[in-house]
Amino acid sequence: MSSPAAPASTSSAAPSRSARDRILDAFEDLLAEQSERAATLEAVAARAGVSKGGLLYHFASKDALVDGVLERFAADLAQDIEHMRAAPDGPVAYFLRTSIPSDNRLERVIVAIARLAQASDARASDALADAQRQWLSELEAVVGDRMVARTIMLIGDGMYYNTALLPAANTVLRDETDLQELIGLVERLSARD
Amino acid sequence: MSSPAAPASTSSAAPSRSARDRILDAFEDLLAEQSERAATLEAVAARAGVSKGGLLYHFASKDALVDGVLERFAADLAQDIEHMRAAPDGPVAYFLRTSIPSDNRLERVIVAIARLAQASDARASDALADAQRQWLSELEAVVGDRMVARTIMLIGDGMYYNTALLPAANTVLRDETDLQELIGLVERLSARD
DNA sequence: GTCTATACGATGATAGAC
DNA sequence: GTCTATCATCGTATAGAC
Repeated sequence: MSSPAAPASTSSAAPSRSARDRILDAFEDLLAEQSERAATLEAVAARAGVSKGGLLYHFASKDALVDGVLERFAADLAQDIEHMRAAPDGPVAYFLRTSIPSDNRLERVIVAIARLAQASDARASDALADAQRQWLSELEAVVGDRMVARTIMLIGDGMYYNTALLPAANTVLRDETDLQELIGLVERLSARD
Repeated sequence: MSSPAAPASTSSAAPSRSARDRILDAFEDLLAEQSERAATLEAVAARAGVSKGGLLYHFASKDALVDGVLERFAADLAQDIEHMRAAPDGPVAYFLRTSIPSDNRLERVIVAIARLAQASDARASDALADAQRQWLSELEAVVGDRMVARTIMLIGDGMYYNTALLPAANTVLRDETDLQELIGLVERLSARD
């Protein structure tokens, strides 16, 4: 709480990204691309182009760094829920489409937070659980059936699990064709009498 | 490679479980119940009831410990595939049923290995990818359709993901009723004309 | 605001006694 | 086979210069 005021904490691209944002970016990158262990203060500082001391000016501790990531995630998530609601092909297709491995910001943050969760960070686990609740709630609103909604969410979870844990080569869904086929399958689930 | 000969490396319950097995159990427990970071040599030794030096007699390094876990996993997995084939209600139901959070040996090892995979251990990632290939192969053999098989596997993956990452309270499927309903849903997927 | 230097604890691993 | 030192390394955090 003694860190300097954040520039509204949004992830808008400032002309020259603030040191604060660069540090959070670096932390997320190291978490997502490598591991929780690799994301040491020194490594984060180096990647962000500041010294360890410089980093610790902006974030007084590693915990503060985690809080920073979690704050940005909350904003990203809110935006994603908006997009989900407004998606032209509907929330279900949107959800599945965005669960597929790609390299957008949201996916990177989620993988980063998943790494923190596995490293016993209760805040990270809670944030993931909360995100899941929000997605599930949207899905339930459109598909009607509770179990079908849960099944769709499990499929999305499975895709993230694979992204986060397995060698990149091991992708279950590869292209747009696979995705369309999956969406077709899932819609059949919803088509209950 | 300089560690003493393993007693056939199977997980059979010796009259008094060998020190070697107790150490591997302790390592898996700490990984699965806590985190990769919590599974230090000292913590593993304490849980297994030996000293750090005693542990290092059986496993010359932490890497050797990982190898030990991976070896036992290979055996457990082979057994699971057998059970899957012989399951009275069929491989699909078996797969979904055993993907649900419980506390059997196999699940514990998988969560343990998932933690190692997230900690950048390539051997662990490879082992998980290999297990997935084996399960998928069994599923494809019975459901016929490639994408349906993959979808079923993603559902199973999603359940594991939730077990490994989220607070225990956040279970998507709670009881036998949920499971039956899910199996029903999935069977509808397979029922293609 | 950012840097260097340093204290301090924890962890993986070695050496050698019993 | 198992134990008790002991060591080197690394990671977090503090203090204080610029």
